[in-house]
Amino acid sequence: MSRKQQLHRPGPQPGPPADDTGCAILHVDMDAFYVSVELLERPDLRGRPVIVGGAGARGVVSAASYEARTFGVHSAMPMSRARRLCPAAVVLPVSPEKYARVSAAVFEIFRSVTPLVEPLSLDEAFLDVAGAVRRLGRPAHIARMIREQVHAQQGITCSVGVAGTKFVAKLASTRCKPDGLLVVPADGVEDFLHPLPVAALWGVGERTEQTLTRLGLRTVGQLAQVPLATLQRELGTASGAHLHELSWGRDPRRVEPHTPDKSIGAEETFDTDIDDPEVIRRELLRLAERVGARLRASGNAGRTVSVKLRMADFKTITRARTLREPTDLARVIYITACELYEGAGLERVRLRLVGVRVENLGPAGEAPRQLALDEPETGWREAERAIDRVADRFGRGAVRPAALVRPADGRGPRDGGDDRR
DNA sequence: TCTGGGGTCCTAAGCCTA
DNA sequence: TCTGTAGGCTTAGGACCC
Repeated sequence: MSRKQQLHRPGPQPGPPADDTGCAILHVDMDAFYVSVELLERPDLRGRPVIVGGAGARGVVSAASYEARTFGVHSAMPMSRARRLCPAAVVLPVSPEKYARVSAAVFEIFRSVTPLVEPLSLDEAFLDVAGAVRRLGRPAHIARMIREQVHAQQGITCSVGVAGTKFVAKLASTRCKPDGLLVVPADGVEDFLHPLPVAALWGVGERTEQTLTRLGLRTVGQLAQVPLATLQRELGTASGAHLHELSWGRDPRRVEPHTPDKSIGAEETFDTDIDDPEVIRRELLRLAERVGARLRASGNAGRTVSVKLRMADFKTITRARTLREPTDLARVIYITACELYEGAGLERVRLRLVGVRVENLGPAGEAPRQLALDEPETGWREAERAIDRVADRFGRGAVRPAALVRPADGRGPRDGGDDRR
């Protein structure tokens, strides 16, 4: 769910039906998705403030019920603060598998309407329904049908924005939450957009909002009147042009059902800051194993390995190296990550987070065979494939590197996921 | 107050090459 | 051969999204 939902104005669209001619883009967004799924199993919690999020010492809110939001709780807020704001809230742990199951069922409904479904996350998607109008009716009718089917089949509600562009459809769904439907007619885009705060625009976060405020720009309409060159000077060429186009409702992006992954990574925040290089290396191994397994499962290999190191004071650095050949082997990722960590000169610095990511992805089948790092690559490749097969059968964790068999000395990362090896 | 984890995109600097 | 330049690649960092 969106952090920008605090901008919304709840409730369904008032007045007579809006003209949806030329409005073939739907943005469907589940309402408080994680919480809604949890409430299916815990109906006794309906009407009460409920927070789903990390329970660890450094957890944050993943989702909050609308009752909890009235206390000021919102996603990405540190859990400690959320508990202070709303002591009566029921806090539930995140259960990704549960949400994935419901999400898959909801996306089945979307795909029964149109093959042009672009997922943005587990709980929202763009649909291009231009090709479904003859079969199913006008876009607003299709939107109503989707909302009814999601509720009838899954017991949760969603909000739908209907417009001629992705950007306006997304804003529309945000503005009609929860459990709403909003059509923005083609000739009503500027009337809809221009009163909104600049922070409503896609790409305007905290920093950019500050910059725009400094320029005296508080609404989209004010921003639209600023010369393109001025925006580009203040925000950069690409961002300036991007916001200028959006402020006039122009967004040429199509609904893309298949967007290939560009990177795959994993990261872990420690319960307490760590300055022991051995513990850090063990964590790099754990993360490399996770990333390698996900790369192989997705059929991808990548050329660039990067590590992310966040220090106790939250200062974050990244270090990357591009390999001669793409890899999907945890062994290669791990060795490269260790070299990057050692090269960063932080071996005696307290770290709160480490991350490993592989970028420059391409299909593994098309990648030349990795022969780097003086390793007998067929041995490692076969070993990791064998681990994948065991994991498929018995679950992740059935086989793991010896370094990860015994928990560290109690100073390792929070334990929790089932993918630790 | 004290900040997760998974990503994408943009910018800028340095380096290399044509 | 030397110099200037443009463009591509790599790297690092930051902003932003859900």
